[in-house]
Amino acid sequence: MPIRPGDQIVHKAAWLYYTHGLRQDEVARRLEISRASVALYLRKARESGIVTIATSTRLFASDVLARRVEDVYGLETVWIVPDADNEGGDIPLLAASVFLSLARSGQKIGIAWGRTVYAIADAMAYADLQDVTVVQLCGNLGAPYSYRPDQCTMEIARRLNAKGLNFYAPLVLTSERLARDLRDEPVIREQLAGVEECDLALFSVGMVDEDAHVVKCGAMTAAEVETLRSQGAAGVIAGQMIDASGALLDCDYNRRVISADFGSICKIPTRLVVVQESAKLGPLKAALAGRFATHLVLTHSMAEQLIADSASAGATSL
Amino acid sequence: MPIRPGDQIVHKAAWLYYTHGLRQDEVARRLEISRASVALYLRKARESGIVTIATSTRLFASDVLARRVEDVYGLETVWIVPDADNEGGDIPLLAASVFLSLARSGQKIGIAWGRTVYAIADAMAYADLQDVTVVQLCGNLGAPYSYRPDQCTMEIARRLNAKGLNFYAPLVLTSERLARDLRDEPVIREQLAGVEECDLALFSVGMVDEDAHVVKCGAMTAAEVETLRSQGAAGVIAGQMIDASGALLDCDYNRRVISADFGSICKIPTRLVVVQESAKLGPLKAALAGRFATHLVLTHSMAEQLIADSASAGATSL
DNA sequence: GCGGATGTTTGACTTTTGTCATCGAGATTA
DNA sequence: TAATCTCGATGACAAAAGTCAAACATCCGC
Repeated sequence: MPIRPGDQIVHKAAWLYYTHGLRQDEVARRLEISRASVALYLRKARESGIVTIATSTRLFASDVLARRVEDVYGLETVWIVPDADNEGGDIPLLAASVFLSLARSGQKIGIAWGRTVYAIADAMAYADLQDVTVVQLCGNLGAPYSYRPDQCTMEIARRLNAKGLNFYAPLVLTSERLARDLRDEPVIREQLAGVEECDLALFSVGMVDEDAHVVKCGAMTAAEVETLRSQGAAGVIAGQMIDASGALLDCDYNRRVISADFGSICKIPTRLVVVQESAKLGPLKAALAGRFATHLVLTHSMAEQLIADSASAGATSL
Repeated sequence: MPIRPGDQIVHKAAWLYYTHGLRQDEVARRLEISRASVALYLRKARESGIVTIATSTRLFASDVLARRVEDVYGLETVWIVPDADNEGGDIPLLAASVFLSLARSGQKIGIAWGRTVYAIADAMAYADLQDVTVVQLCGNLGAPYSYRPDQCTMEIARRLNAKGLNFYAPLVLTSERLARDLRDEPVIREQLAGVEECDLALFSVGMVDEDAHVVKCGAMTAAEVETLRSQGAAGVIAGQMIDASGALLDCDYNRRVISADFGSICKIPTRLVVVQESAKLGPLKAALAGRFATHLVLTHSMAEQLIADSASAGATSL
C-alpha cells in the first residue's frame, strides 16, 4: 500500500486524531467528511505506517538471564520470551518489535529466510521509514513454501515502506562449477558485494536434519544431510552449513550454494538472530560461536540451556 | 513518572493490547484483573512511554516550499506548518514530533529555553528512550515565568525518560568580571564544555526588543536593549546577542552572560530551530546566516518571506 | 489495635469507535 | 444513451473503550 498523493487527507486525519488528540467526530467536522471515513482513514494511516504504534521491548530485555547471556556470549542485547508465551507466537512479535526499533531511515537491511523470518515479517507493524533498501542475503529455493526467500524480503520491504532488492539465483546448484560461474556474473557479484554495506541484518539459524529446508525442497536427500552432519555440520546460516565452531564447513554442498559470504555478513554492524524452536540449541550455539549475532531473541528455556552449557564448557565460546 | 518495578503488569497489558492486538476485555481475562484496570494501565503505558504513538511528519516536510528553503539556506530538513493551523498550536506539536523523531537512545541532548521551547516540551509525547541526558544550554533567569530554562530542560527530560542536567548559574551577571570568574568554576566549565558532546540541540531565536526575556526579567532595561539594537543586535540565541550575520555581538552584555558558546553549539551535529512568531523573521535570518540550524520548523508565511528575501538579497546567506 | 490518609481496583454507566450494508458519483462498455 | 461496474463515502447499529464514584486494601502514626 504505497502512499499516494490523494492520501493527504489520511495524513491530516492522523495528525488531528493522534497528535492533536481530537476525537473522530471532531476530526470529521474539521475535515468536512463523515466520521466513518475518519475511522477508515485512521486505519489506513496505521496500516501504511503514517502512524506507528510501538510497544517497549524493555520488559523482555530486563530479564537477569538476558544480562547473563549477553555477558557470556558477548552480545549487545538479548531479549527473552517466557516459554509459556511463545505458544502465542510471542517470539515473532517480539522479534518484529525489536527489529523495527533497530531499523532507521536511510539504512540498507539484509534479510535471510526461513519459517521464523517469515513469521517475523508477518507479525511486523508498518513503519514510517524513508530511503530504506531491503536486500536478500541468499539465493532462492523452489516453491513448496509460502516463505520463499524473495517473499520474506518483499514482505519486510513492504512493511518498512522500503525498496526490496531480490536475488534471482537459486540457493543451491547441482555443480560447484556452475555455482562459481554464477557467482562471477556481475549482477550476482554486485548483490553479494553489497551485503557488507548493510547496516542491519535479520536471520535465524537452521537445523541439520531431515526437516531442513534444503531437504524439503529436494535440493538434498535426508541421507546426504546425515553425511554432512557426520562431517561436522552443526547448523545452517543463510543457506550455508557451519560447524560447531561457527566456521563455514568445508564441503561440496557449501561450494554449490549462492549466498552472502560470512565475512560480509559479519561486517554488518547490527545482526539480529532470532530462534524459536528449542530443538535449535545446537545450531544456535554454533552460530554464537561464529559470532554471527550481535542481538538475540530467544525463549527462556533456551537461554537457560545456553548458560548451563557455557558453565559446563568453561565458556570456551568467548 | 519513572517506571517502577510494579509496573510489569503495565508492560504486559500494553504488550498484549498494542502488539498482540487483543481487546481490553481479553487482556483483562488473561491478566486476571478488571477491564477498567486494563484501561487505566494502558493510559499509564502511553503516558510513560512504554507505548509510543508517533505520527509521520512527512506531510509538513513535503511542501515544495520546504525544499526551496532547504536549498537556499543549506538546511538538512525543513518542516512547514500552514499559517491557519498555527493558531491551534501546530508549531509546537510538529516541533515536538520532529524532535522525538530525531532523538535516539544513548544521546546527549542540549536544550535552550523560551516560550517556544516550553510550548514544545508541553506538547511532547512521552518516549521510550534509554540513557539519554538532557543538558541545559544556558544559565537561568529569575522566576516571573513558568518557562524558566531549568524547567524546559527538566520537562523535556521527563518526557524522554532521560536524566536532566541543570545548570545552576544565572544567565546574566552584573559584571563582566564576575561572569568570567563563574565561567572558570570547574562545575560550570565542565557543563559548558559538555555542550559539544551533544548529539542534538533544540532552541528557538529571540527578538531584540522591549519584549525580550532579559527585559521582562529585569536583567536589562528597554533602553539598554534599544542601544544594543543600534549596535547591530539582530537576534538572541541561547541568551546571547547576535548580529545580522549571525556572529556573536561584541558588547558588554554578551560578556556578562553564562551560556554555551557558539563554537560548541555549532559542533552539535543536529540542531533543530523552531520559530513560531512571524515577527521573528529578522532574528531567524540572523540565526540562519550564522548557520545555527540544520533542521528548521516554521510557518508557511515565514518560509515565503525567507525565500522572497533571499531572492532580493541574491542569496548572500550561503 | 484503631482512625485516617493514600492509593488501587472495580462495577455500572456513558461516550467513542469499528463495521458493514447501502448509496451514489464517475468511469466503461454495449 | 442506457446499462453496468468500481470504488470511495455514509448512516445506523453493535462493539469496545473511557470514566467515575464507591469499595477495598495498605500503610502510617498514635
